[in-house]
Amino acid sequence: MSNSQEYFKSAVSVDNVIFGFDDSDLKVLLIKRGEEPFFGEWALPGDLVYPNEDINTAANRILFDLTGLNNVYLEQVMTFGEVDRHPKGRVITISYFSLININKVSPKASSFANEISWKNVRDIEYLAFDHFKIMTNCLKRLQTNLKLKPIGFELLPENFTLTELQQLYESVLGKELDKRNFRKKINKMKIIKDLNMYQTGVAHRPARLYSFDKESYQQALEDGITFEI
Amino acid sequence: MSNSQEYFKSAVSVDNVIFGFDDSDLKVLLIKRGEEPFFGEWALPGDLVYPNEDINTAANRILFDLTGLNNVYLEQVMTFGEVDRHPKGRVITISYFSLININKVSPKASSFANEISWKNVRDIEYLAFDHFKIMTNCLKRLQTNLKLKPIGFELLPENFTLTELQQLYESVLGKELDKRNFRKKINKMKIIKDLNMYQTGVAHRPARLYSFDKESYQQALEDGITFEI
DNA sequence: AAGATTGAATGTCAAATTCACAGGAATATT
DNA sequence: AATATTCCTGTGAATTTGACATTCAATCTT
Repeated sequence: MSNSQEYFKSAVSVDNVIFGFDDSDLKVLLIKRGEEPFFGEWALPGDLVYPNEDINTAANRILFDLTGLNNVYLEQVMTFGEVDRHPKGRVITISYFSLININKVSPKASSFANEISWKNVRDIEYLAFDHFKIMTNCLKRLQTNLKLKPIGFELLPENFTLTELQQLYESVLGKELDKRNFRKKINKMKIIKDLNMYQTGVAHRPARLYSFDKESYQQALEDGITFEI
Repeated sequence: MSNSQEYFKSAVSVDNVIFGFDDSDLKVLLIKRGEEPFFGEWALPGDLVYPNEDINTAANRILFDLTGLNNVYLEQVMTFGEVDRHPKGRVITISYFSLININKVSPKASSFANEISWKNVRDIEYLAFDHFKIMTNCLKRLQTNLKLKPIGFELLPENFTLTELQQLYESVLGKELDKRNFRKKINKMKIIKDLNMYQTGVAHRPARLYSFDKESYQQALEDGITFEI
């Protein structure tokens, strides 16, 4: 690393695709930019990484600043480093996605955002910078991992019905699933707990409530059961 | 992005896990460092990204400098950005892996490497910096993708036998596979071409030679056939 | 040239999994 | 009490997976 100096002038940022699930729709938390460039355009929440901050810490910070949440599911996806991706200089950005229970959050506008809003993923057609590409990329990764790891529960309330869980899968994967077969699969891997409680106030037969059973899932893993939808 | 200046002082590097396959072993191309820090230790080939260089370009450059190869399979894996991962300053590194035909290459030592060598993946226990962690991470990604995408062929010579292909899978995945079932699977997805040629000079019945059939694979994809081993 | 050696090639059957599919049950509303 | 709505569950056919052993074609040895 001779001539170090001239290399130490890139900036590194983190952009976070925050997914939520509501009313059978997959949503993403976006901000409306309050400054140039791309003033007034919708963008992914993100920020520069502080000089003394780990990149994972930065991703968590952005999430916390926006939602007040800590300890939520967060996964690094991909780094975008085209020379000209940012109009103000060389900024390399590391993308993450996170999964949160949309009801736990009422996000507030902040210093860097005029406005903040949950948008239906399928309705988004454009974002500032290369953020649309980044979002699409993260969605693909979510789809892949949703089938291989029990991360869907992160998007649901603590207690949920099987129909809600199925709707979540259908919404993320973008296709319909057979109800009986879906339930068979979920049951076979021992990952949810029957709470012996029921929905109330619905104008039809109430559905049973379940919760994700982490211990049981760990046990299932050890027994060699592989999660797959 | 006010106060920009103080943020623009990170360095960004690229590290490349170059996989090759030989004699039924999965290997990685390592360099012995010719300078501090970690002088004399084995490390992944990598370099700082030039100020006006895309990160993918940098990854390709490193590969080319070391092997003379262009247009080989290259996949970004993960970015490592712990504050203290590099003793000389804040260096964020983006890891890639690439797959090459080991016979096409006779790597030469270069300015930044005293020595260069193919090492058996399973024999590696330590590398400079956090490179061991990076390598392990890339290996995991290779294992996942080898099952889902027809990338194994990148590691083989143009013409290969089914036994060689199977050994490759066994070597990467780290487990034995049943010969007849493996062949059934490969045959079902129409992705290889029977060349009607045979091994020569072997002291046993010669095996048929095949090559990967890109067009046929594209067709299979359109027909909804999914690659999976 | 006969026999031994080596790895190549191939098919069947049982078990497990996937897939398509329909009707009775529990609650709220009128 | 009748209606509307969603919940809940099982079976049979088709497909896939997984285990397994013999014959074939070349070289090597004697």
